[in-house]
Amino acid sequence: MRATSEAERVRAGTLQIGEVAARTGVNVQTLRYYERRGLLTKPERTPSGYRRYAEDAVQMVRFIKRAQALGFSLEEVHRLLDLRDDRVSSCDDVQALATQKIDEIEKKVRRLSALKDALKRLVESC
Amino acid sequence: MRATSEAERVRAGTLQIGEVAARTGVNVQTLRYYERRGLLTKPERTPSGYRRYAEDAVQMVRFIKRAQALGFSLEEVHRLLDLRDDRVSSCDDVQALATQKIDEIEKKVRRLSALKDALKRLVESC
DNA sequence: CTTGACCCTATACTGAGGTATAGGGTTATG
DNA sequence: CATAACCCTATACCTCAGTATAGGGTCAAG
Repeated sequence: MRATSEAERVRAGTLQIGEVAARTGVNVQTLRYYERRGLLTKPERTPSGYRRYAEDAVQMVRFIKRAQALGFSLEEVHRLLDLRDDRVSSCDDVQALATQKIDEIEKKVRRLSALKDALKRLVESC
Repeated sequence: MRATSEAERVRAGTLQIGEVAARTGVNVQTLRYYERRGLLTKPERTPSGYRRYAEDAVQMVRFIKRAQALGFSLEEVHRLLDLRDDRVSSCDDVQALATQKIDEIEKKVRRLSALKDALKRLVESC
């Protein structure tokens, strides 16, 4: 029995792991690692066991990388994702966590601004 | 021959490694590690080999920790420190590196602000 | 002059976040 | 139907930024 052909994948708008990797610039091992960590929901599989990603997996990975670049650990990214599409936890939990994150972000922004100003003065005085 | 007594240290305004550790909240191994990495300049030593830190070592360590909290790697912190008290590299080098850092910081701030807004909308919609 | 709290170096280990490798199956193309 | 370029799992390894441990010296107080 043949597994899904490329034509069929394209028609269905699905991507192989290598295609997701290419579009996001992370490597395939990392995608599998994120799946193990629970950051990426387990994708469908072809009959032969190949992962078949929906297009939004690419957005997902980009979100993870952006959050990470902003200083969030994968654990925190996990919680951010839970926040985003949580149907389980109460609204209060979501608010509490989000508000705390907002505070952290504001602090970070203020400190970065201070550092930026310091660097600017440095450049000027040079 | 006696090594420096506490009274003498206090008079000289110098600190033992444990005192620097206590004031900054990092542990002594970490301070020695920073020294090995070249982030902290090698302090004077007592005749018996104890490190004798000047008061400004505390500021140094705090700077490192702050920069790190903002997402700079120790390698980058190293370059930031070089920037700050560089008498070696040309003014152009300093400007180039500082300007690049400023760009990075601005990008980071923008992204954090975007994330913050997203979280705020989340809180409101909840 | 001993004891406890320090300090020293050297070296090993940890945890986070990947990355690589071994060993094997699948699929499009000539 | 062979071959290259994919894919799979499992497991080992790597870098960064520490942290711990072994084995030993130093110093203030009792």
